[in-house]
Amino acid sequence: MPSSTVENYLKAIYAISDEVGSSELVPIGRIAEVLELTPGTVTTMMKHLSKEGFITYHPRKGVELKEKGCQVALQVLRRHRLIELFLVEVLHLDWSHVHKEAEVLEHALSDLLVERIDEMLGRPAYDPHGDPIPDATGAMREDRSRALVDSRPGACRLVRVSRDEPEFLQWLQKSKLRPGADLEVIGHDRMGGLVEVKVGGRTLKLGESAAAALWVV
Amino acid sequence: MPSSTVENYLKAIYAISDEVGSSELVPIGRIAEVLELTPGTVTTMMKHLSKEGFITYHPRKGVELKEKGCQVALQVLRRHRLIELFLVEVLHLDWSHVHKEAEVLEHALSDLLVERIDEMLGRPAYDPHGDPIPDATGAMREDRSRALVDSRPGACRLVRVSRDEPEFLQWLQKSKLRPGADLEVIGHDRMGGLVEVKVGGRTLKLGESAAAALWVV
DNA sequence: CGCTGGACTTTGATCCATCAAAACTCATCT
DNA sequence: AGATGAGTTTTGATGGATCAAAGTCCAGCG
Repeated sequence: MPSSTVENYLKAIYAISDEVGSSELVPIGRIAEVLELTPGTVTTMMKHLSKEGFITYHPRKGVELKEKGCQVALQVLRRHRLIELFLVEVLHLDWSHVHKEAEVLEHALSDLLVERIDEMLGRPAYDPHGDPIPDATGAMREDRSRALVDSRPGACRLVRVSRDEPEFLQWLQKSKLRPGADLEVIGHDRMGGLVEVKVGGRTLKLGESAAAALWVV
Repeated sequence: MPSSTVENYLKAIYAISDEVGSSELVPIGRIAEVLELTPGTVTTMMKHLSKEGFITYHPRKGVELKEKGCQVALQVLRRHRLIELFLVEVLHLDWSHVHKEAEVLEHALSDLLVERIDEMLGRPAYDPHGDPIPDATGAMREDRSRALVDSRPGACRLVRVSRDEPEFLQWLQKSKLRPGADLEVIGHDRMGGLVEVKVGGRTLKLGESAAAALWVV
């Protein structure tokens, strides 16, 4: 019943509230930025989402998801992540390209189809980027990982990549940095903004912006 | 680039022009009926499609597809039919249910994905209803079948079913009437509006409306 | 305390897709 | 020829999603 536009707003709000901390309100400007819309457009939609009971709208402060909106966001996330995994596992699309496809398909699959895919993939817990896949009720594994950029030296495993740009993902792939890869943090040169890691026997220097998108346990 | 609304109009025009004969113009009222819209809405859109070069619009007479519109329609048909087959073959959805799903997905799949699916299915020539699947250039097998309702007694093979309602398809399935089934036309009671056929050893009486949707060679 | 600037909201407009209902056209019947 | 009526077009309106630009609020500075 929610249009794909509404689904996208709720997904964005969910993502931002993850980012800023779940106790904070999500500012309107941030939503506008993420969705590449003008703030006025977002304000209008926030009133609408609020009237429909998806969010609580605190004028001039921000919004927060209500239970109903959260469920919608989680279902969209579930579809998105299952689709990404399906495209990689079944149709052998490249890891770096599936995000855009999934962005469209997440609004077009019926519940039946999602269930079929979930079953076919063996009810997976993680998508190709290492993001947890919510189950049909919206529950998902808690994320215990920490950003590589904040890690102390020592062995760890890459479990998640939190950026979507195909070019970045392709570069990671070439560097053997896929979720599941074992690696060792050698050191962190804070002045130079570099993190040094060893992966597959080779040593690699990463900029902090890249290291912030890699999550390890 | 054409919106999914435009794709649907072009698909409908293509289907109707198949129906009425390719030399005839497609009347506006027929399009409105098929798409369940008011005639005024269709007129408006026809002007738009005409301006965009998809069709030729003959006011008060009807429309016909131009090359550009025909290509779009064929690509949509291609996607629709490949998706139906994919859903049946790979995700094991029931034949009778795939139409609705495909109706949505046909507007959401990228060319890359369609190509992948086509390849995975071994470049199939027919979908689960026996409809021919256009290739990437829009070419497709010519249909040599005739309606069961117009067939003379004798052996034939069911190759195509031209109705989409799940209930009808489920009933066909129960009666062993799937594309590929061998059958024998026993006779045609024109007064009673019945066609009698033998399929899988059992004799079956079909109403003419049902027999008109079954196509044989 | 008043001013300022940045974030947010409001206003008025556009585009797309749609409808209902009134107006029109034209082939056919008388 | 005139009237008829079915099919088509026009008109005016609506709802959803969006923008640009003008207006408003308020935290924090001087």
